[in-house]
Amino acid sequence: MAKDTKERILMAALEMFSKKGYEGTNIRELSASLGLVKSGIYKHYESKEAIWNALLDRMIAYYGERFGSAEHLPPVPDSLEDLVSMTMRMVHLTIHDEQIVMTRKVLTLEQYRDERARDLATKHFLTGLTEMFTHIFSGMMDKGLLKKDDPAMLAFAYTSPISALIHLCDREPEKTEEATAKVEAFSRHFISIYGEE
Amino acid sequence: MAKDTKERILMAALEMFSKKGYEGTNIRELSASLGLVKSGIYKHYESKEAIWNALLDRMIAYYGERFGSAEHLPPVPDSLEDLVSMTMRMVHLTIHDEQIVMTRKVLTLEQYRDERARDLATKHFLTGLTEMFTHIFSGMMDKGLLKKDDPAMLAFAYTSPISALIHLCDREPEKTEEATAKVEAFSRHFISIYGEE
DNA sequence: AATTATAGTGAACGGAAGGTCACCTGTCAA
DNA sequence: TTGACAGGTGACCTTCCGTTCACTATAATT
Repeated sequence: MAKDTKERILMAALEMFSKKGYEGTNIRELSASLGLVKSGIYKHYESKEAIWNALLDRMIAYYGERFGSAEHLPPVPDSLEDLVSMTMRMVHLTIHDEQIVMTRKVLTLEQYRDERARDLATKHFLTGLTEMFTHIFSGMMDKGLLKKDDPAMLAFAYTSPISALIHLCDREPEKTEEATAKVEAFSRHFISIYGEE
Repeated sequence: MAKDTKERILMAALEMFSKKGYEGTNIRELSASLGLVKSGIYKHYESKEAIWNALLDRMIAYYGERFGSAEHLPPVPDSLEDLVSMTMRMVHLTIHDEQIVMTRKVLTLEQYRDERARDLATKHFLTGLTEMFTHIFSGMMDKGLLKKDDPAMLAFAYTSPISALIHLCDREPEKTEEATAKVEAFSRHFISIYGEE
């Protein structure tokens, strides 16, 4: 059929791993979802574990270029209201982009089993966001938008509750609206406390 | 051997499920860890799924009596320093009590597969703590220890970052000390912002 | 003393899993 | 025209898994 089968396998694996976990996924079903018979997969990857590793490589690379480089840091907001709307845009993306959702779920499910998944999970769920907002809050303090404080502490205090709500949406998608509203309420509460003037 | 085999099976299952997940756990290994041969387990539970359900029943019941009833609400702290030390005691318990740690891991691993695990996960990771601290902060505001504010919002803002650090310890136990220190730093930062002095 | 319930054993079963292999087929380079 | 090769198929292998069952040893009940 196509040259991109290898790629499609990876995407189907992401979907299946995120729903059933690595152990719960079987090659027959995975192949079938691509219209292949199971042995066909072995023309592209030598084992189930090889698929897993390729997927992790992909996720690590993607994360690195997306969040690891300085160029991809979002601009420092120009107002407190800007911070709220930027936050809402980011949250909307991260909740509605299927690939990002699946990546989070996979990392959640495999974090205790695979060391690389574990490390990436910590970045995804904790340090990545915190570092990004440390930079943002630092910039906002320089601009006089936020009271002077420890930007890393503020970033941690800001991103953790939002992260908790994102995880809630992963677990209970029917609560997405409620959770989104709560993100905004929290963000506004935050600026009411830390905003300058 | 003993009458408590049924109980021991449940504890061994908790341990194994928390390490390898439900799918990753097999009955042979589970039995062997108890010094039984695999068929012995079926004298106590009729299937692997029955073990899982019994374990979940147990976790739900335990959670209900531990966090669900009004009697078990912790006392409202008498000072801001009290809040910090109470927080540290709670975090220490929740991080070092093996059974609690394993329960959290199991809920993390099975939240997308099992509806009851999903619901309990939300309570464990989000609403339970928030409700408890809503009560505490409400009491502290009445005592004039905290500035008047929305206690539920404050509880959410307080517990989520701590929750994130607890999850970090589950994932990377070698960071326990660092995380504990961060909990305290965060707690002190929190009272420096919201404390009435 | 006889009976019965309980807890545990070990062999076996059916099925599902991951993986291999010989074979087929269309594409494209020599 | 041929031949190499990439991509796909279906039969098959081995291993592992959950589960069953006939059987045994022991302790409690009658």
